[in-house]
Amino acid sequence: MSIGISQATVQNRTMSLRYALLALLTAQPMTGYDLAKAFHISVGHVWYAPDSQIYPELRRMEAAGLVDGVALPWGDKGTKTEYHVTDAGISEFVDWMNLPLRYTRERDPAHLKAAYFEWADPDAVREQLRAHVAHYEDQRRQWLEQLESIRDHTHPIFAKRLERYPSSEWPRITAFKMFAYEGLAARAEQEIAWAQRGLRLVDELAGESAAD
Amino acid sequence: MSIGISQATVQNRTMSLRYALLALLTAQPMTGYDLAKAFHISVGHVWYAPDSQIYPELRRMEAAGLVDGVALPWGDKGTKTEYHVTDAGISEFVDWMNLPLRYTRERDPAHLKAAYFEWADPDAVREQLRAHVAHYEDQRRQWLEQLESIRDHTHPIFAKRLERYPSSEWPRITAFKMFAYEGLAARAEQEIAWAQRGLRLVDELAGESAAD
DNA sequence: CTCAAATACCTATGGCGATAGTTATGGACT
DNA sequence: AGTCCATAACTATCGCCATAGGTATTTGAG
Repeated sequence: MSIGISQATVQNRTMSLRYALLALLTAQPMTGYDLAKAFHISVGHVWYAPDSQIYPELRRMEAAGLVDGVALPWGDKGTKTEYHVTDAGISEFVDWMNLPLRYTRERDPAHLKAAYFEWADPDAVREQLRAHVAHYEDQRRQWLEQLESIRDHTHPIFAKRLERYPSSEWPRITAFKMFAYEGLAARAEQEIAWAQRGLRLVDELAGESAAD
Repeated sequence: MSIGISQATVQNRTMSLRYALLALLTAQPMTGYDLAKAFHISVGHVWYAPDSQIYPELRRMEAAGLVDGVALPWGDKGTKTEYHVTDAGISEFVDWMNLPLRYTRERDPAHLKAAYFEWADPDAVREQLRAHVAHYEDQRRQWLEQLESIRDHTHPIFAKRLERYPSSEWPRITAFKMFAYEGLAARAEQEIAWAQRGLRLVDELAGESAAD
């Protein structure tokens, strides 16, 4: 019995939304709306979720005792709910962080299509490969931006998080976050290179059939 | 109006299961069971789907006129349904092949966790990174195997598919398929390299804090 | 020749996710 | 004072996907 394991280890799927929310809430208490916003400028780059999933998940998490919902007045008669992580929430998060991931099977529309490109017009293939390049160039740019703002601690939510730690811990925390984003940037570069190889391939094949 | 577009361009999500099935059925008519098997040794490497999705999707596709279901006797009283692509099915598939993809937002549990690795024990981090390496080494191996069997035309389903084309077309078809799998193999290598960088990072950080 | 195991075929249920809403508040401009 | 519009908070619906079954047929071992 080396590591304490919570009883709720059922964990059907990855359930990553839950842990992404917990991760954000360890920085500071937030309302559902704040979380949705924070998502988009932070974890959202690594795990996207729309509001419509965040609100119900927060309620489920409250039912599970992972967060406390505090009703705050909003306007004259309305209320909004601000969520605070509980100790149980922290411990669930730490458990998840220490448990290995379950890898899910590959499911990649872009490569699926590529495997059947002989069915498409060469021009349509080119267009799709160029779109692939454009998409991952955009991703790459975003990730590099994140990387910069993490490196120099101008990232608002990340800065907030660091405040809760002694500055001796900062390099460690910063290093891991940069590591994650570097991996994503490298992946984007790989995808760009792949699509560009594809563009050359289409040209070659067009050349050959023209030479027939 | 350069490209004929079918009226059913609603296409909520990627709907890739449908097109993966059509792709397989363009090689030969099959039953749901055959398709499930074919899936695992062919498209399955690029788009996984369990039987429980394949059967209902086939029925939906039949309702949409993309495939014809032919009831064949199975045993004494049973029947099984063999599906054949219709012309409408082919044209739907070609349309999809010619249309650009809609890219979905990033959602990656491994990188999500990596961004918060400061919450986990260094040993747990190492274990997870090693699992990441192992997982992608396995994937890489599988993809390289596919690549080989496509290159030398020993892949059973792929060989069947080639039979329907004049041999002058073979290089083109083979090239695209190899291109797709090469991309996946390259991605796997990228992931392996990333996780190994992570392992070095954990060692460095452990060294620093030990030196404190 | 019969029984178990493997193969073939198919279904049910429930969670997660995406799109698209709805209702409420605070300010800005006229 | 009224009406826009942006912000904030939250809900509904529907399709995909995964886990987990369930029933029929063939094979083959004893």
